[in-house]
Amino acid sequence: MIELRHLRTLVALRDAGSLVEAAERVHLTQSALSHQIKDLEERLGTALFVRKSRPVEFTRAGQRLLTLAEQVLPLVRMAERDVARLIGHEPGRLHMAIECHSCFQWLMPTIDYFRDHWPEVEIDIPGGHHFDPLPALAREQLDLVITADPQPLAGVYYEPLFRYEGLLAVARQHRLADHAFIEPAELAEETLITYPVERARLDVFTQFLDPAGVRPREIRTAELTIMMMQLVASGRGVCALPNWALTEYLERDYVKAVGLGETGMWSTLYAAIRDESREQPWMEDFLRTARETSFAVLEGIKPA
Amino acid sequence: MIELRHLRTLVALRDAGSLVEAAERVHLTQSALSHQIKDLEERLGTALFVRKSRPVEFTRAGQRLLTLAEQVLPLVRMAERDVARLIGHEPGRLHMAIECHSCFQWLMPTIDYFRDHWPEVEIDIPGGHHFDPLPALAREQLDLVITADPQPLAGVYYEPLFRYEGLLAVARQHRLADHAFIEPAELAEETLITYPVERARLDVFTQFLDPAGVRPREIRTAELTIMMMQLVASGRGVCALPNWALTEYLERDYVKAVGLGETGMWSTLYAAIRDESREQPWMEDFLRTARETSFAVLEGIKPA
DNA sequence: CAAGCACATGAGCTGATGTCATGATAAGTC
DNA sequence: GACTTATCATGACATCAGCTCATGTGCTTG
Repeated sequence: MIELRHLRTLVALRDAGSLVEAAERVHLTQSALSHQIKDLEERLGTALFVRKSRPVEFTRAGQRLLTLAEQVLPLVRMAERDVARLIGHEPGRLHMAIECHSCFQWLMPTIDYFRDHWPEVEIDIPGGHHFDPLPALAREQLDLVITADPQPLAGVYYEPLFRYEGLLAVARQHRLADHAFIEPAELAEETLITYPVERARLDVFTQFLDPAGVRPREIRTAELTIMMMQLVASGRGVCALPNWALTEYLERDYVKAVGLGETGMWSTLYAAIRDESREQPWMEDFLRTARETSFAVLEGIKPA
Repeated sequence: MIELRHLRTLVALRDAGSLVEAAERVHLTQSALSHQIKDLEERLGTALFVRKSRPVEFTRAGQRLLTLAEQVLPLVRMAERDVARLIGHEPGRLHMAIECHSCFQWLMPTIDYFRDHWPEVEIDIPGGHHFDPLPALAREQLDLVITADPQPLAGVYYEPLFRYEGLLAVARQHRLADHAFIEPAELAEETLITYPVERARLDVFTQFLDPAGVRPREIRTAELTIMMMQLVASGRGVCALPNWALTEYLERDYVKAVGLGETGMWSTLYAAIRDESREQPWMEDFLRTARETSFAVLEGIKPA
């Protein structure tokens, strides 16, 4: 018997383009998917996709099942949502703060989707708050905080969203521009541009420079990514940003990017929420949507 | 995660009206269903149906999931059928013979449905054959035979369709009419009306009379059920027929029916097919449809 | 109030469905 | 064209969901 599990796998496979990556997305091993699909294929009596091609190519039978998945999975989602709504009738609140300045790119589509499906939940990003977001979350002034550095706090749970690589943006003609990656020492003579937050919250320091005992020659700050890019492009410094925050500038060939260290500098982005809200159905839905939107909108990120 | 299995269970539960019977239909134990649904309910955080009522009553959440099932399951079926069709392009043939004279009642709707969904399969009930159907099946003159007494035959497989109870139809004013059931000896003074086939193929004899060494006073035959009913109603004999073949006459209070023996005389109806055709997708579909149609159309039958 | 019936529940088992380790195969790379 | 690096397949083993079995509980009925 065909099950929803199979349909979910096939969709992941199409989105990912390879078994290995699809496996990451559904949080199983590549082997598991291989077995699972093989099994299904045997029962159906036909192959579902051609493995020796990148991205994988679906057979007609595979395409038919994908179509089915496209029809069915949204229906299932809607039903689950309806059931969830039947349970708790208290209207929800979702006030959030974003520590990661470049997150709006995927957050906005997420919020749009969410507003459509949970009209009764009050969603907002209150501006002009000068308090520290995570404590504010704990004392219920906020309900969700997007952050890349979780700190243990009573009653606060960190739901991993995805992993991303921090890259160093440099001017096109910069001496480091054609390196595949750089070592910490190579930043000793550079001006590093950062967001205006404590150093302890910046991965370039905590993960890359501090362990090697290196300090950049100078540090200057900028509020917005676009401002950073201008400074970088004009050769007045370099800056470390998530890969996906850079893609649009890279595509326009505005700046160049190089890896930080041989293995790259990877961080995980978390949604911080209070323990209680973990099981609110709309919160589950928001997190799921956030993840899906991210994978659809951003490039080069990995499941947590 | 909700799975198709759950939806199938819910549909069975609604159709059956009780866990016990639903369990029979999906070929699991009552316990399994109880666990399965409890599990689902826990994950959803709400009850799906009220157990203390017959037939069971669904909560709003349960109804919502039933709606989902109604939307989704047919889609899944269609997809499976399409996939099946993609595999084998040889047009199929489905010529059948019906040993059980009263089967047209559920067979006709089944054939109608089937013709719609598998137009490329040539379906027919060839008339005027004077050969024995089961050997004809083995030598590929037929592809399916509906029969109640399977006989071991090389290459022939008997797929059980459902179980039914054989009842004795008697005139309304007959001396046995108000018995709940009768013993074999009570037939010794009766005229028994049967279809014109060998005695060895009639359950009244093989299952009821022969073991007790009883013979009815007289045996006469009739070709059609309606003729038998006329004879019975006018007090010229009694006859044993499947419960569902009698319901329409019982509802019109044309005759009365009594059980055969204390536990009733139960038989299983089989679809005889050749081994090879077991895995033809359209054959699988035909059998499934036949079963479903039977349960929808007939009353008082049980899963095999 | 005993008997019958339907559902719940806990224990225990089993097969389906995963992981791990490894091998085969194809696609770059020098 | 060997070497490297990727993906997918495969077999053996592990685990856990989901089943059965045995039994308990509560409702209905005569």
